[in-house]
Amino acid sequence: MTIGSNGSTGAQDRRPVTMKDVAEAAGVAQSTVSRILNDVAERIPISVETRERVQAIATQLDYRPHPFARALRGAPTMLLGAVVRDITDAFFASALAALSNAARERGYALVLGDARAKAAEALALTAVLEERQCDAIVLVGDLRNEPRLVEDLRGARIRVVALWHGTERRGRPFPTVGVDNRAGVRAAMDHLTAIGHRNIAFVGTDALGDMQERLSAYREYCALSDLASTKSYVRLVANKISSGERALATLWALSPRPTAIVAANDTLALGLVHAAFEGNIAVPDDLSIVGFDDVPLAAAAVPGLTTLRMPTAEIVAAGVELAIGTADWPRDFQDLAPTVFQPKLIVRRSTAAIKPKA
Amino acid sequence: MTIGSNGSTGAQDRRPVTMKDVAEAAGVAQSTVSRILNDVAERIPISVETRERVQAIATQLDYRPHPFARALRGAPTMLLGAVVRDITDAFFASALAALSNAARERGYALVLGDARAKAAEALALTAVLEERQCDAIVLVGDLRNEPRLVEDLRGARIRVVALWHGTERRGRPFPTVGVDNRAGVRAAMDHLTAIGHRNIAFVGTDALGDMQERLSAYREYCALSDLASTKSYVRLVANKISSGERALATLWALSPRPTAIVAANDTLALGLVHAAFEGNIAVPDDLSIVGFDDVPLAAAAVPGLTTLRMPTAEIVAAGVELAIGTADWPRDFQDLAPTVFQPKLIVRRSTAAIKPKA
DNA sequence: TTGTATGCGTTATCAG
DNA sequence: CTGATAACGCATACAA
Repeated sequence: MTIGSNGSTGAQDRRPVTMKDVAEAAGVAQSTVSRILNDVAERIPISVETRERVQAIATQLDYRPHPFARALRGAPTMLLGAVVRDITDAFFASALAALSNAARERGYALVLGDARAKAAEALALTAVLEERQCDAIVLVGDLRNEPRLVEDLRGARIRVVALWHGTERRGRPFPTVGVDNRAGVRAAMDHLTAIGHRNIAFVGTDALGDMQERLSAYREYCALSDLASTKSYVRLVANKISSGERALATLWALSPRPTAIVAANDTLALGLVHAAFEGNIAVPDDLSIVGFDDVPLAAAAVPGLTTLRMPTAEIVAAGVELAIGTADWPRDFQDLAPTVFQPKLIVRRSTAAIKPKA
Repeated sequence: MTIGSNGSTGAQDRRPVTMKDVAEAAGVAQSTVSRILNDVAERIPISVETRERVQAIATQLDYRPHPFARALRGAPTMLLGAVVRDITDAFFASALAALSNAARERGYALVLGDARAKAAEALALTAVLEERQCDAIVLVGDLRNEPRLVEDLRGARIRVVALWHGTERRGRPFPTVGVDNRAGVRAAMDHLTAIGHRNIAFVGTDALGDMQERLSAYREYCALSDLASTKSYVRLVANKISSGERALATLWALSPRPTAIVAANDTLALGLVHAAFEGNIAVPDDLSIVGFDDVPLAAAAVPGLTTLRMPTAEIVAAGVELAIGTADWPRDFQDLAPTVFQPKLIVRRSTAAIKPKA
């Protein structure tokens, strides 16, 4: 047991051990302790004797550096801010996990801000945007519906990187890393048309960025491939599992009914699968469903969900590299192309060839 | 547009505005600025004229206090550490969301540590346990499988609270808030036996704490109610969705087959539901399945999962109150009763009355 | 090889 | 009413 711990109940009133304490205990100057503990010995020679004595005392006293004091002197805080669009969404939760890992690999810890919090607008300025606590900020998910947050962040003194903010080139306030939504939707549509579907509906949300791009990719595809009227086959709903019910009901009332649905993400797709089950619509026999993201539970859905696997690891890695990496920060990224990674279609059992007309 | 922002690309090289800057611009002493901006005016009178002038200049310059400098002077950091057992698990992800909200309501931001990270053992000391960054630490999920982390945290200078660490009274290193696992399992078993099940299996993980308690609650219930042999009906697997497959296969090979399974959590339960689907076992007709947690996607499973709803909001609120609330910190909590909240059985379509013998 | 002094941005304690 | 000045814990330029 070290001297610093008493082994019983945590005593949160003990005073932290400072360099000064170590210095006094060792009978040297505080600066000497600093040099030894920071291994500046390469440049400034230190007698082996004092070095070892100081090191021993430091460990014995369980000395730990005070990060804030270092930060005050200009050292990086090793804190990476993360503002997540909606942490309750399964996809963002897994993205956050990936981000946390990527950050930690570089010795960074994540400071969380949830954009969906009630007072996000007001608190953006205080808690989360106290930028000086962080070395950089990563935005996860499209946050353009939080205008004040974006406005405050643009022109921040630290780097701000946006992940999954859509991929259009112009007018982006931050460097962006994302997924090729068009390619993803095309892959889904190719898959469905290849197995005979012609009446393909789309269920999305009214959010911007990725969601918007997936919708327009769907529309383009329909126009190009001369598929059934895209207008009445589109449903924009709230991004909740329970949204599937109403969307499916109104879609199913159409004539001709869609034989397949492309959902803008897995949350919606799983909601549709569940709604189909509740409505006695067989998936995939009566209706094929494709999602987007490949959240962890997509594989375990009943039936397993055909979806587009998000290259989460790559996107997060690129984002972290931009945020806290050594590469130069782009001077002007307003018209810089976003970094884009490719999704991959994972075919499971929620899609099947269209049944021959009975 | 304020003076401080240039409106084009974020310039992360600009120097932050300090009190000194404000003071110079206002032609007063820096200490005066501090007093005015901190509203110490109640006690120390300040001329209205300078007050207004300083305040105007401060806003004009977009001055923001430097939290680290304040922390250095003993102010709280307004940072709450959170170490999550496994952030990729859907339940812990939602718990984290709740924790984040509860913290922010008190003006706190969350600093994340994921116990599953590769180097958790080593990094526990550095990144996460740099306790001085946080005012308190909340442990989410049982972390006793990280002995070094727990060891470092016990006897910490700051408050450490454990959530979902099981509820046994003795030998807990931290104050604990959790769920009544026994009551939950009893409710599940009561439900199943009430609709005729006698051969009830249990699928859990080999983790400690809650998982352990749910298993022993199952065993006790079986013994008390004289249900079928509990020994061969128990499967302990890794906490992954894919674990369901093997667990179900071996369970299904038994004679007599179980007619129902209680899973220790929803991840396992959903894995079982999916495995049953793949194995052409009808849920609930051939097999009833009960989960534990009521993760967001449980309601959208096919069929909807009968499960025990975790009182997440209450547990998190109690934990945050303990960690950063105003109440006294228990001097010795080694034998103090944990705070326990009740789960609630949510009956959906994954359970049904046992079929009369064909 | 080591000690002294300074400053990072704040707040608090003195004087004036 | 306000202005110097000393800390907070650390890193470093400068002295010795």
